Amino acid sequence: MATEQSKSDISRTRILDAAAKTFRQKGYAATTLNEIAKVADMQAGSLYYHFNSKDELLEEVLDIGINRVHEAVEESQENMPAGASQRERIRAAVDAHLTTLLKHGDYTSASISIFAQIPEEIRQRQIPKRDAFSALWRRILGRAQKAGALRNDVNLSMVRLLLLGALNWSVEWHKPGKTSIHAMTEHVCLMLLDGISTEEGIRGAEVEREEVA
Amino acid sequence: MATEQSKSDISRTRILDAAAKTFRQKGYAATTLNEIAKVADMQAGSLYYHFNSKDELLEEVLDIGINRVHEAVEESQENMPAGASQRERIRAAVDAHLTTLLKHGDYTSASISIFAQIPEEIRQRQIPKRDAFSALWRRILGRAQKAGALRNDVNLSMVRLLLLGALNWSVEWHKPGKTSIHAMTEHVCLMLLDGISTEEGIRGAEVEREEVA
DNA sequence: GTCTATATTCAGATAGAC
DNA sequence: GTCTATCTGAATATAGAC
Repeated sequence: MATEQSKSDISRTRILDAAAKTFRQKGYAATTLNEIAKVADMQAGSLYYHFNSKDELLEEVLDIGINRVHEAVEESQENMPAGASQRERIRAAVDAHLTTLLKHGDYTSASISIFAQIPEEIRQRQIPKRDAFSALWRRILGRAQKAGALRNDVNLSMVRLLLLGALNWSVEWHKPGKTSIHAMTEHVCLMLLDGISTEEGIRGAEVEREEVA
Repeated sequence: MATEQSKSDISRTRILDAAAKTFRQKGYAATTLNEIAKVADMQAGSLYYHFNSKDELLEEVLDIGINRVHEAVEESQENMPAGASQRERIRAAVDAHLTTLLKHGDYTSASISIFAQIPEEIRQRQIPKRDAFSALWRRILGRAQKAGALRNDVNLSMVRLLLLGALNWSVEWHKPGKTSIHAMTEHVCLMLLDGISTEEGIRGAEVEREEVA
């Protein structure tokens, strides 16, 4: 049965959880197997029954992290009602991305924040997975543009990179309980889609107040 | 004279440059003094004539990094003509931030991308400096809102965090020569201030095309 | 499966010659 | 000021008992 877990599986999961948590907090190189073992309530040597090396452990954490965000955003799109507006679709994607990142987040946060400092070989294997996730976002934005909901005169690649930056960077400042994810989603959509300037600012046609004040 | 540099000063700078470059590429813990020395064209032991420890070296790199961005954004505001619009002021700040980050960038990029993984003690000392920089951005956006250029119904703190995220994350994807910093600035301002939805999308009042298509 | 003990490697840091 | 040589501690990984 799928619900049956051997003792090995349980330990494995406990180790992975501990690794994700520690990698995320301290980074890859600064994390010792001793620390991971301590968090997982074991001795360092025991980890090697489940994983062949620190790198193998790292890679599995990263894989889980990227997969979770990818799946969450993908499902958010599949679950949209047929008549949903492009605005609603984008909002759902943003919300899924942020929720997965910030709520169930050690794996996903780790996969984002330590990516730059992992061993070259592992990074190379992660790149295609990140590219696939990028492509998902590219499709979402591209479809919205094609449907006439997004301006045609913007570079969607740059928009996507800036948007994902704003979303991903939230792992550096978000404090659970302090800012609601829903409010974050609303602000992201407001900025991305409507902008936060006042009406007189929008077209830039009228003299702005401070020029006469 | 200020222009006279002792041999010691020159070596010191060479070491700092090497450290910033290596810290940025590999992260803090994964960077060895041996590597820094190699890049600086010295032996590892020689570094200790100039710095007492790896941490001292790190801290100086971080200080230089945060100071440079702070000063650049600050100067961008001081240099604005008196009649400049709030939109122009914000654009100048974004441009200064991105240019410093991406063009003269090992110190500034390092100070951003490795912050999460440095020793706790050093991080604590960096926080007030980062807060001061945050406050500068808070003033810029707050002034624009007070002047009536930004909507009153947005949470400016959240806007600032999202905006700085989009800007800071660019160190992870920007390839010099591939995307112009000017184009990035324009896209950031377009998203932040105007939004990228089409006119019928802006107020959300009209039926969006894809609902009937 | 997990433990303890340990081999091995390599990092940061120091000392003294030049 | 920079070198070479070396100390010391700690980390990954292994081996064998239980």
